[in-house]
Amino acid sequence: MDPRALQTLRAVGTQGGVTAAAHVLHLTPSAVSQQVHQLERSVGVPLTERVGRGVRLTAAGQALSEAAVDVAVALERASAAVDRLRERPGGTVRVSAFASGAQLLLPGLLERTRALPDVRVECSDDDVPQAQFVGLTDEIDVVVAHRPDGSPGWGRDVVVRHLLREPLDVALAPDHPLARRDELEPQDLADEDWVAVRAGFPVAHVLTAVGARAGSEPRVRHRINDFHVAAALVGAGHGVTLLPRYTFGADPRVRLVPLAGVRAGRLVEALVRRDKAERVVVQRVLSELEALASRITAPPARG
Amino acid sequence: MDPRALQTLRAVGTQGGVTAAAHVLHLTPSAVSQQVHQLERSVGVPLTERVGRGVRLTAAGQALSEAAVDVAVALERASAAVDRLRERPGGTVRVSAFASGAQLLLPGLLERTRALPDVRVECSDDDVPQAQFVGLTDEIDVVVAHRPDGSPGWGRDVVVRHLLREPLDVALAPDHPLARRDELEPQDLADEDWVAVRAGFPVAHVLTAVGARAGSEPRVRHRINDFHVAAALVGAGHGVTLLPRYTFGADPRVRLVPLAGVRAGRLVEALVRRDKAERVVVQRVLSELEALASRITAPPARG
DNA sequence: GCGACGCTGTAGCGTTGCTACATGGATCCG
DNA sequence: CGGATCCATGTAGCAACGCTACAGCGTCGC
Repeated sequence: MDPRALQTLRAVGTQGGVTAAAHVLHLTPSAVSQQVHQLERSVGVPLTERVGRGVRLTAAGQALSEAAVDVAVALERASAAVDRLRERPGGTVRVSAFASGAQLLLPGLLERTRALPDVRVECSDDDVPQAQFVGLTDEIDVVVAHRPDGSPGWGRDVVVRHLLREPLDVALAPDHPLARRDELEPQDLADEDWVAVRAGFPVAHVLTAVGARAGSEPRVRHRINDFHVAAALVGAGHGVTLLPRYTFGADPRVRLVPLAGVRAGRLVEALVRRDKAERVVVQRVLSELEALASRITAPPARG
Repeated sequence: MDPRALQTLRAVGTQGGVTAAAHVLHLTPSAVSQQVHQLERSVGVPLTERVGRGVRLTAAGQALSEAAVDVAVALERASAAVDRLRERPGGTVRVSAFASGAQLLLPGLLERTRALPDVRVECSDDDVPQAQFVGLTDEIDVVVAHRPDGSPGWGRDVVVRHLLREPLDVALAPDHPLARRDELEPQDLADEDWVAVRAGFPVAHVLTAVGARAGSEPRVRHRINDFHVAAALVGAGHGVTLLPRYTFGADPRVRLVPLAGVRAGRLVEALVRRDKAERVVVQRVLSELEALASRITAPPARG
C-alpha cells in the first residue's frame, strides 16, 4: 500500500482522468496507469472502470481515494513534528490566485514574506471555472479562490480560510453625472448601458438582481470577463459595470459608487488541501495572507 | 518521507536498538541503519544518537516515531476501507499469549475462528517480562498479556481490550486436609510450605499480601515460575501455591480453594498496536477472543 | 586487555518504477 | 460513414533504489 500510489489514485479521481492526473503529478500517463494497476493488484479489487474513453473510480477506488488524504495528512504531520523542533522551519510554498485576487493580494504577500527567512513563496495566477478551484490544490499549496456570497462551499478535502468579503460597487466614468453620488439605487441605473461578465460567472447574477430591483431589464451592451478591459471600457464612457471595491478602488480610470438595496459581493478565500495545511511553512504563509487581507478591509470603505 | 522508514525508526525506539529492530522487521541491521540515515537526510536533523554501544532516539526521532503510528493507522484504515466493500474480508492474524493464557484461550480461539472463511490465525506462546509485552506488538497482531490487579497500563501506542480477570486460588494436593474447605483465610495457611514464583513476577506480591494478613512470613520452599511445574510439586505434596482459577480449575493434580480476605487476581488483556487494530480481520479475531473470554468467566465459579 | 557485542560503511546484485513508443477503443466531425 | 483525435494501456529498456553480505570500529564485560 504505497502512499504515493494512493495519492496518484486520488489525483485520477479529482483531475478526472489518467492523463490529467499525470500532468499535475509530473508523470507520464503510463506511470499513473501502472501505479493504479499495482494498487489494484495489492488490494485485489478493481479501483477504476472505463467509461467512454476515460476512466472513473469504482466504489472501492473512491474509498481508497478518500483514505489517501488522511494518509497524506499523517505523513505531513510527521514532517511538521520535526519541523517544529527546528529553529527556523522553512521551505517553498506555491500560491495561486485568480486574476483580480492576485492583483489585490500577491504583491503584499510577497512583501510580507520576504522578511521570513528560508521561506520562499512562488506565485502564479490561475483563472479557472468555479468547479476547478479545488482541483488546483493538487499542484498548488495555497489557492486563493472566490465565490458568490451565499454559495455552497468547497468540500471536505480542503481547509478553507476566509480572507475577505469584497463588495461589488458600480463603476462609472469619472465624469459621469452619477459619479459624485455617495451611493446608487438600482433604479438610478435603469437608463444606463451595462458592461457585464459572461453568463455563469459569479458576478453575473448580481446584475440580474439589480435589474429585478429596478423593475426593468438592464441593457447589456458588452460582455467582458476581464475586469481591466471592463474598466477601460467604462472609463472611456461606454457604459457602467460592477467592479470589486478593494481591487479597483484606486483605479484612476473609473469611479466606484456603493450599490444600495442589493447585497452584492464576493467571498475571497484561501483553499489548502488538508495534508498541505499541516506544513508549518504553509501555515505561516497562510497567516500572513490572512493578516494582509484583514488590513485591506480594515478601513471601512475607500474609493 | 517513506512510511516504511518511519516504521523502522519506531521499531528502533521500541525495541531499543538497531539490531533488535532489524530482528522484528526481518531485516539486517545494516538495512535498518541505512533507512534511518536516509530519513535523517530527508528531514535534515539527526534522529538517533549513540549511547554506549547502542543508539537512542533524539527528540526529533521521538517526535517522528510517534507520528509514525498515525501514518500506519491511516494506511491500515485505507486498506480497511476497501476490505469493508469486499464480501468476505480475510487474511492472517498472528496471535500470541503468555504460557498459561495460551493454554486457557488459544484452543478455543482456534476452534471458533476455524469456521471463519479466509481467516487464518497463527498462534505462538511468548513468555516475556511485563515490560516487553508492548514490544511484542511489533511482530504480533494480537498479544494476550497479563498484569497484576491494579497496575499502571500499557501506553497509548496500543489499544487494550479487557478479556477477563482471573482470580488466584490456593492450590492444594487433593488429599490435603484443607482441600475440602469452601474457602481459606490467610491465617489457615500460616503453617504451610509455599511454592512461589520468582520475585518480580505478577503473582509474587500476592503472596506477601497473604503473609501480611496472616501475621507471619510465608515459608517459601521453592521458587517455580512455570505453573505446571508448581502444580506437579503441589500435587506431589511438596507444599501449596497460588494458581489462576480458570486455567487450573480442572487440573486433576491439584484442588483449588478460593482465598478470602485478600484481593488476588490478574488481568488478562489483549494488546493490539493501533495501526493493526484497524484491520478488519484483526477486529473479527479480537471479538471472537472477547466472546470466548466472557464465556469462560460466565459460570461464576467452577473448580 | 581480550573477546563479544552493536552500529555503520562499502560493494554488489536483484527489484522497482520510470520514460519512450506502440496499440486498441471510443468520440467527434466532416 | 470514415478519418482524425483523444485517452488509456501494454512493452522494452534503463536508471535508481534497497537489500544482503562483509568488513571496520568503538564500547562494554570478564
